[in-house]
Amino acid sequence: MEPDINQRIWQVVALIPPGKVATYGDVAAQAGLPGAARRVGRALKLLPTGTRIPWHRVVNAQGGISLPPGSSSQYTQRERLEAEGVVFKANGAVDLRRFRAFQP
DNA sequence: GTACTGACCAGAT
DNA sequence: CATCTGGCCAGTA
Repeated sequence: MEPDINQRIWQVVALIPPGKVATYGDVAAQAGLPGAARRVGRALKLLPTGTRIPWHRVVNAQGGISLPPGSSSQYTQRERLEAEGVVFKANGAVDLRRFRAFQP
């Protein structure tokens, strides 16, 4: 595995402004790796607890959180986003049309 | 070496 | 709306 790739991914994630989100696919594309959404997921999984990278601003293509429901990290992600003003709809997903950082 | 899995996704059916 | 299909690619068994 190439560590440079993870660096690029993390750097892109760091660019997402507060109150906005980006999808895994968006982050991959911004990092110059179109179609490598899965790598983004892996890269985020490697982040140490307590990192300053705003990993919570990355959601899946449906605007939902791709972490096991009930896990502490899932709870943390939702809490942090709501604290930044991101609104979750009844189905547990955010409105990407309003909160997406890298609009097409 | 194959087979399955996963913080995924777009397009077709 | 729900499912399926094929693409992606590193880790694990």
